[in-house]
Amino acid sequence: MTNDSSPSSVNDPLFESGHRIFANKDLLKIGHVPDANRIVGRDEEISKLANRLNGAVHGYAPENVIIYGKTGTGKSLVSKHVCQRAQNAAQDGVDIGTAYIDCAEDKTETQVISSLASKLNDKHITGIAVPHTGLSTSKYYKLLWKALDVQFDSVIIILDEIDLMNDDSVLMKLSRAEEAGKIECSIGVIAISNKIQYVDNVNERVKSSFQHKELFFKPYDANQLREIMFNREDAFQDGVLTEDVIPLSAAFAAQEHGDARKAIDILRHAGEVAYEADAGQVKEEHVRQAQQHAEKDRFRELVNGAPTQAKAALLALTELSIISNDDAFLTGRVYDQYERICNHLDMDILSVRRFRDILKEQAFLGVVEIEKINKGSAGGIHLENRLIEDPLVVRETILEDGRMQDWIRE
DNA sequence: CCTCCACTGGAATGTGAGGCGT
DNA sequence: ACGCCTCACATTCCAGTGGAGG
Repeated sequence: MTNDSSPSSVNDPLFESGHRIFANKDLLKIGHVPDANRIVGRDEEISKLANRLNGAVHGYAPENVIIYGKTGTGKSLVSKHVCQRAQNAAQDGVDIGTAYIDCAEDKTETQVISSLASKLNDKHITGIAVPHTGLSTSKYYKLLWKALDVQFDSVIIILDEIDLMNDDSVLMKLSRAEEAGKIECSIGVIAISNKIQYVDNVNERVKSSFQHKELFFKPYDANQLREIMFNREDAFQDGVLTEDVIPLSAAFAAQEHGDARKAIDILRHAGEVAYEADAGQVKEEHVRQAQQHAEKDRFRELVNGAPTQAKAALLALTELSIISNDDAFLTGRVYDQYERICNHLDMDILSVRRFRDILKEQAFLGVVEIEKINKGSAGGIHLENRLIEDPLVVRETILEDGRMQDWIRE
């Protein structure tokens, strides 16, 4: 959390001293944690979370919390912030430890426990050395318990992106440790997920031992996004931003899910676009370009990352869109086209039922749009599938896949 | 207001890959 | 090497759906 260092530059003419556009690009980095007074519109969430963790400050057990919310709604930020405040607010004689784990990096039980042990262990106090690798899971647990007992009365552990962790038994073991008498120190877990259904998929045994409260983070609205970006205005040189840049970026991001990360991404991109265009100022057009760029990138990633069958389904939809004048098609029609494509490419043909689910998945990802229509006595309820992006662009992206290349329209 | 169409979507069940303990 | 368990993906079956048109 030491991002505030300004670049100390030795003047080398090869690397321009002082960027024309950016003054301190670090402020636009993803992990950047702003000062407390710069956290926008999350007061309620902060105080709710603090209430849950209140126990820790007085030396007894904090509650477990699962935080839900879409990406870029300040979940990690608020968690880190509250932990820090809890640590500072701890009463005399109460020692609080905090640790932050990103489950995108540490996906397995062993990795999580080993990271926790090495983050929470202070060698000078405990005399324990935690090797980064090489021990069995249970040994890491033992090291962790020991480190906790020696140093802390309670610990707060943040498990970010917990839905990416392949093993949920960590939750159970952490919450059971104290009642099982393995440690004296009490543990509170803040689990962060952007999937609302996370708990539904958790193993029953884990669920019953991991008693938790839930907290929902709402998306930012355009005003809050604007304020968030104004707070980081110093990332740019004075006077470089024209006045409509931030409001426009905010509007773009608000249209999607009120994602602050995205808003800042757009802002940074706009700066880069302006720089590359040799412009002296960041203008509205640069924001628009940046937004389009981001949109295309996102889309490419989605399509490229889709499984082969999903690509075939999408390809069927693009072909129909290109051939016909309409842009929306009933599932049956898309399925026919899909069958043709599969035959041509020598792929397995999935059942209609499965095919529907694949399209639905793509709709969830925002690649297609599905509308329910009712044709009455002429055929009851149907789904109409429509591509969200330009079919020619989608087609091109799909055909980048080697397995798809054999498909040439007759 | 009732019928009726043809697809929708939930549930049960099957299958194969991968991890785990022995 | 072996069976056992879990998980993701896939199929099969079928009751449910809801507005146009009588």
